[in-house]
Amino acid sequence: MQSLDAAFSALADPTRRAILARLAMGEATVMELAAPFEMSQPAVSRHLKVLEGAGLIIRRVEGTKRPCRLAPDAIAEIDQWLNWLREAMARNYDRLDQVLADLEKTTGDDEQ
Amino acid sequence: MQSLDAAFSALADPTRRAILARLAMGEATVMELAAPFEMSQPAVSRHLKVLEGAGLIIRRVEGTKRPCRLAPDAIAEIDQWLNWLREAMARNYDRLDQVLADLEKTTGDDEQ
DNA sequence: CCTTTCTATAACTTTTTATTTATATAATAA
DNA sequence: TTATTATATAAATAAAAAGTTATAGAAAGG
Repeated sequence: MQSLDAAFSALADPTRRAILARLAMGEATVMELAAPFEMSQPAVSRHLKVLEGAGLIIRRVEGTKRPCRLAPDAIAEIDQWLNWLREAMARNYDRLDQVLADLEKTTGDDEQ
Repeated sequence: MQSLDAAFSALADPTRRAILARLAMGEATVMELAAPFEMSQPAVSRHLKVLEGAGLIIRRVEGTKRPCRLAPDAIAEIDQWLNWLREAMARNYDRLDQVLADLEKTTGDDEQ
């Protein structure tokens, strides 16, 4: 994974997510990936470049073909970040609960 | 959550991720969120609008302030999609293992 | 009431992104 | 060799995004 910027940015495009979805079913060549879309082949090549740049897919050379597959650890860093956020939120809401409990006790509304 | 497009797109920007990180520590006003950045207040307001549009934050009105906090279920849909991808990948690699095992057995390299 | 604070919107500029068509390259097939 | 197939790159364009300054509006504080 190159960076969260690149990864999230790559995932923001529905065409690229569809490409990943197709690749989740197995390796595919550029033409195979391009087929379902009403889009030129160069456009798909560009999308693949973006996905590769984000570390989400890898490619091999097979004659004149360039079969793509998902990078095995593609979503590791994204997961890490989301998990961190999730945990921070949980802590935050725990603390909020505490605050609300304290307010309950004092029944004071002199905040604000 | 509005859409995966909006959510991933919102998360692709480092300033917005930093804002979320700040909000993970608790509610904050626009000015508080803007302070750490060398960026104008309108720019931060725009980022907040994007985050709100993506369903990642919520805001309340408190006098002239608009305190923001993380939306409780902010990352649910993202999680769902990533989990789906992860599982599809796992199935894919299981199948790949099977293919490799089959190749091993026949020791044939007449593919390609 | 007047001023200040907090936030949003508008208008504009600059960058980036997504796309197209045309073309180049490299391997395969005939 | 010549034609075909698979892919990439280049040039051009259009649309979206991110930032700026200027300004407006609403609430709060003297």
